[in-house]
Amino acid sequence: MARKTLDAVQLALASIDGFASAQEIHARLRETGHSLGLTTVYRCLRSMTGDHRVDFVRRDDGEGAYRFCGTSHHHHLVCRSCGDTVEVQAEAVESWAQTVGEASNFRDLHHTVELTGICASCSGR
Amino acid sequence: MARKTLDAVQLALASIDGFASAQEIHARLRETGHSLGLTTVYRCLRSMTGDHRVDFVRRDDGEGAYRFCGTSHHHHLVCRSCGDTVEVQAEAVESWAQTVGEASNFRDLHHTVELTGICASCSGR
DNA sequence: AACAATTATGAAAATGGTTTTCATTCCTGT
DNA sequence: ACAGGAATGAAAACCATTTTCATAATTGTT
Repeated sequence: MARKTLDAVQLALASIDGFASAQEIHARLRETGHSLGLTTVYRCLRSMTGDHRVDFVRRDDGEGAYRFCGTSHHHHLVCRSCGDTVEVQAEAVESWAQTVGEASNFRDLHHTVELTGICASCSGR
Repeated sequence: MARKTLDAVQLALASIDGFASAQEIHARLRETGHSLGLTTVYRCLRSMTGDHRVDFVRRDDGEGAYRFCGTSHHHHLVCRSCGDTVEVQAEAVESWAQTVGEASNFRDLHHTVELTGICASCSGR
């Protein structure tokens, strides 16, 4: 794989907040002028996850999602009614997840936390 | 959906230790004399997960896996390699989720937490 | 019982993300 | 410049899952 290509993918990944699917990354690359094929994007991501340079998770719908390692991550509180989103601090969860995983002898821990609710402006008034 | 069918699927699920894919459940049903189509199995599982009567996770290869679940609210630590699962107590997360939601003026809070990692037996040694 | 209306079923086709194939293009070292 | 290997991407293959749609089973009504 060409370093130039790897760098482009990494940059695209870094420019996206949180996890992104291969196709989203591909779209981002197109937007920023790079013309990489989808195949190549998949190849890069695969190699990067193999090197632990990128985190990989599966979304519930089966689509894979990638995140540049080292990117600080946070969680979202999503309104089920209007879709509005709030970023939330999750220190407590980070350390909890780590502790629980280690206690079970699991390695390479990831976690996804999804908070939903009804926001103030949707909940009546 | 016919209750008879739902029962058959539930029974098959219960006869399997841990998580099973839709296709594994379908195979089990065939072995035990039931002749249900794969489509119907998928339909049942979908409805059961919608009711929170079965747990659903994604294996790393993208295949979905199902497990009959109890009524208590809990979280899972899932091995991304073999799909093995450990139930996790999450007192800390329950209260955290509640606190964060209230601080943002959201109501009717729900949360899902998914912990994944590589279990001891899959991570080499 | 007869019969219409509704629901359940499953084979085959469609979907959609991901991987393979393979012919072509791009590098790299000599 | 040139041979040999690596990188690329369009199209085809893959595979779990969903949809379609025609048929079968069930239910309700007279």
